[in-house]
Amino acid sequence: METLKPSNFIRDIINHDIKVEESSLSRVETRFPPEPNGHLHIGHAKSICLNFGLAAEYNGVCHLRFDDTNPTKEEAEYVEAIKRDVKWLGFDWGQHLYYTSDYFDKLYKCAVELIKKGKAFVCHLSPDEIRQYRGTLTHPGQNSPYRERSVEENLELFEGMRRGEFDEGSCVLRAMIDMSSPNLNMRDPVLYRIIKNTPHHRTGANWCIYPSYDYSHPISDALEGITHSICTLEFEDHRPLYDWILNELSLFDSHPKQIEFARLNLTYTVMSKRKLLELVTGNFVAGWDDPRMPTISGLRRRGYTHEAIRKFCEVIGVAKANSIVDIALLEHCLREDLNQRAARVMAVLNPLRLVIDNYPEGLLTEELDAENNPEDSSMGSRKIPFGKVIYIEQDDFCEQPPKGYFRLAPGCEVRLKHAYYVRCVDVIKDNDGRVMEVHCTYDPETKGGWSKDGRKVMGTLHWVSVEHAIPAEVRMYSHLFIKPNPEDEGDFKSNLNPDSLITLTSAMIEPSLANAAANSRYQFLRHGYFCVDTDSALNMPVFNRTVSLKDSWLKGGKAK
RNA sequence: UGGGGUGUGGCCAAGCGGUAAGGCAUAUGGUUUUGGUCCAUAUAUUCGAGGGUUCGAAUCCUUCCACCCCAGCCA
Repeated sequence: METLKPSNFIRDIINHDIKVEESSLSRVETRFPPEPNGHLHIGHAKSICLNFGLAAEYNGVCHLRFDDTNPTKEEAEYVEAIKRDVKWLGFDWGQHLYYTSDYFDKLYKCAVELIKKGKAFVCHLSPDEIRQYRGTLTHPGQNSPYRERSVEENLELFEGMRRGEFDEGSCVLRAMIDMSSPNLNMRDPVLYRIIKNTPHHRTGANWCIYPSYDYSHPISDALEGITHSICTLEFEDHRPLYDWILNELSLFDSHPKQIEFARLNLTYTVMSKRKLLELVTGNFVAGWDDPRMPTISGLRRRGYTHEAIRKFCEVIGVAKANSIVDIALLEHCLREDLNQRAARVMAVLNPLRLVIDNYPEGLLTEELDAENNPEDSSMGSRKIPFGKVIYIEQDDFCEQPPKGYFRLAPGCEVRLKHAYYVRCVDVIKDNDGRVMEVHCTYDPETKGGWSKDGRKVMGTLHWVSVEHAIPAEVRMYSHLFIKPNPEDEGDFKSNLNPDSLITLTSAMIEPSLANAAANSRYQFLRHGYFCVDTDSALNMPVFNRTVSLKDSWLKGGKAK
């Protein structure tokens, strides 16, 4: 089934551009330009899918460019992590891997050109003074006293900056635009600043001056032949500057078009790098790849498929309105994908012993057939050992069942998935009245879970044979925050969900899972989708709950 | 108060002058050896508000309102 790609304003712009330029060059070239100062999250995935997706759609290419112009914040470690994440999402930049730092020489030459044109000057105002001279939102700024220096002097000073003759913070190179512009970005913005004693992860100590984002980005785009430079809304105000830079530098024959879209926000989580870093450094989570994090690595470890993430990025659309997408939509895309591919297995999370009184005490283990995936018969079936004593879920037995409950209760009959019908005949409790064991009788005529007499049972329970069960640790993850918008009021950390991780250590899983490979995904029947965590040990597999199954009983049925 | 943006059902989002797509969520019913999946049905007389143009407006004009972004030598 071919799903029609929803239209969006960026596609409209590109379609228009291609039509207008059809006689000349109608290529499409985009780029994903992360700064290597943190890990990628699902918000970046939106941008990645957009940029790589658009390029693919128009038979163009998408570059991966590390925007590494600030050595005080960037690290090589992030570069590798980012590459891995983009690859995992299934995108290929081919030969188009770039670094802004590769352009430092060219960027420097362009700056010299600007100075020669009288469009840039070295300013010795302190950071504080620059701020004062900039004016405010409602009042124009004032020209820097250094604005009138001669081209020769500026050239000499800038060269001196490059040679390291000035202290950090003592001077900067500024564009000469308009200090009275209502757009603060045009009030003689800083083009170069001095950063000393902080080696750059790629250029080491070769440079002590570094270009600003506003200056380097348009030039990098133009150098690479980018046609559409897609970024987020907050850069809308910077577009005049982006265009100014390229217009002043006549050496480029292409002038990329900057297009801004609204970044992704999701309910029950946070997306800013700063806040995510805070969660990691404050040990509120176990690291960047903690399965509760919205990072690509976190989602991956949680058990998300890249297909689900990509589908999500497609269905949320692209627009310019700020929005917060319901995380239920992400989970929907995940379930939709996992439902097709995940093998069904049985796992009892909170075990309760069930003894079948009339089941023979034979030495031979009875093995039952179980389909692996009702959605996909090509996934085949497996044998599951049955027994006189099995584990069922504590929640699947209730001594005094509420209306509408159709699991096991005294006197009631249910089906054990793939096995037999059993009827509860006795309940054993401890001194505190807690149910310790349930006794049942089974009907040998219902093997496989069918009854010849057409007798109906409402409930079907999953189970695991006590004799064959394998203990496992199961990590039940849920939303990281208790509020749809954690940033709403006060410190976002005060809205952390204390139950975002509940570790179950006495779960029992069916023996077929004994050698489950790390990262493999399963559906634990009636529970949800789980994946094998890398923390798994030889005798203690660890499963992460990726997402629960929808539960109309918990949701509405139980309440009624 | 200067500038730049955005406002379509609970959440996203199409629509680009011809009489409100789609998805999620929600509710109900059907199927079902997962209270899963699947299937069906329901939910905006109305597009931030008012005024205007037009035979006809969410789409054009106008006024107003709300929200977001900008005063880093961050990106």
